Amino acid sequence: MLECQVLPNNFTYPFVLKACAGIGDLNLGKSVHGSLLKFGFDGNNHVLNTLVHMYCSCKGGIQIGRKLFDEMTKNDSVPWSAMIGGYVRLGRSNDAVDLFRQMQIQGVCPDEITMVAVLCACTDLGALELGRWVESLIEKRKLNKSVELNNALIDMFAKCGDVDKALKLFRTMNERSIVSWTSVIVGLAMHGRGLQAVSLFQEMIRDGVEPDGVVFIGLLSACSHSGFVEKGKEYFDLMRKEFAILPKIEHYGCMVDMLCRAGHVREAVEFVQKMPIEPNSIVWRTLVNACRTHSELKLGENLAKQLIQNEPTLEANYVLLSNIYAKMSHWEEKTKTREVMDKKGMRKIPGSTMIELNNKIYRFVAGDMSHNQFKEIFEMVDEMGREMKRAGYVPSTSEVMLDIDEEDKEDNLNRHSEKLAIAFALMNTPPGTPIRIVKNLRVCNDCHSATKFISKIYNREIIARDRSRFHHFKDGLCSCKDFW
DNA sequence: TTAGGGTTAG
Repeated sequence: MLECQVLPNNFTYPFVLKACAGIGDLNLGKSVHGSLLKFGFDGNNHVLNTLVHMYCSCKGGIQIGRKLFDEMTKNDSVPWSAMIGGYVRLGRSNDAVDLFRQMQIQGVCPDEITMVAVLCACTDLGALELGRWVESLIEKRKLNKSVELNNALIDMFAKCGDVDKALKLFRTMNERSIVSWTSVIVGLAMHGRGLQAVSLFQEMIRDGVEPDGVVFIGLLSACSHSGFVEKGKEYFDLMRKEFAILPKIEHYGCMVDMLCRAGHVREAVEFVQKMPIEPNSIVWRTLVNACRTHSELKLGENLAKQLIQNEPTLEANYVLLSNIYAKMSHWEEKTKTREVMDKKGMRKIPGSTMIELNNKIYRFVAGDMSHNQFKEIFEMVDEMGREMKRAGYVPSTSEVMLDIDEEDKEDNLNRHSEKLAIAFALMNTPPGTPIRIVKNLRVCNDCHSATKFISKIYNREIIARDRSRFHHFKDGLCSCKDFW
């Protein structure tokens, strides 16, 4: 277009900019922006909106997008939706929510598209209170409940811990797309409700909905999280034979995960060796992690070394190897691995736990002393430790990946971010109310066992979302039945 | 007659 003789006009630009956004090409987008200025631009808001969207959809462009956004007049929801959606895509969900609050303050009415973006931010943060507030706004404003908006609500409720509400919503929808089915199946999978996920999939087929590759990922992950190894294998075959969907690396990855979780590590290795497509590093990491949890340590060490050779710049690989050495009590080699990481300037992502209280989100890291109440929190954690021990809890000090004595290891465990967050919640919420926490990593063995005790001692339901699934703790038991 | 949106293993 830039080289043609016909002058582009304000009707042409949105199409072209949208295309740039679609392929995420910042340079191309910038050159279109340049031509727009060159040919004269009358400040048409449709074009400005698309410019904001384009910059917010391209890697490295969000700052320019924000600058344009700040400078333009914003009387309707469109630029706000574009900007909020941009933050969500970048994983800056807190910024997305802040901007939404700003929009409220400025009195601009959100529409259903804004709400979809805000709900995505809630989903990412695991912020159920906030999500419920957004739902109430949707009702209050009587916004059009499009399929997309309902899907975003289903996904939010499922991933923020209220999967029953997600199911209820799904049942009330008059019109459903494959995404609606997938959202609810994935949600059930995350909560370990594999039987329900499988039966919903069967219902979907009976209803004549054509499955796609994505819904099979949800289905296989449901089988994986519930330990349905044979069923998972059947569905994996069915994909190709019945529905002519060629399994992709993600599907193979689900199968490896499923075998690993069930403890069939050797079978998983054979499966990977026989795969018709090249396994990716995610598949290898799944295997190495399983070698650690199921004590196939020598095999895990070899695979992890191989991974480091293939991807020497990825810190996750070094963390895996280091954790395997810790479990082997090979402290010297563990230290060496850490030193290599230090030299390369790599740092492990710190584990953190988030909790929502009175419309505020609090984030804790291990040994966190940045909170106003940190002294009280530490005292509470110590008290919890004493109560738990009285009830029969034994700290699993083998979880502590440090070469220090047992007593220090216990202290270290007690300062884990989830214990701090739970202590904070016990102190600041009325007795008997459920506690919801969101972790950025997978919950460790010790915190898993401790949280079971806490749920019984303090008579609280504790709902924890970790990186891979939900754990509902109640009366000293967890919904995952220790299968995770 | 042009602008912003939903699902994906570890």
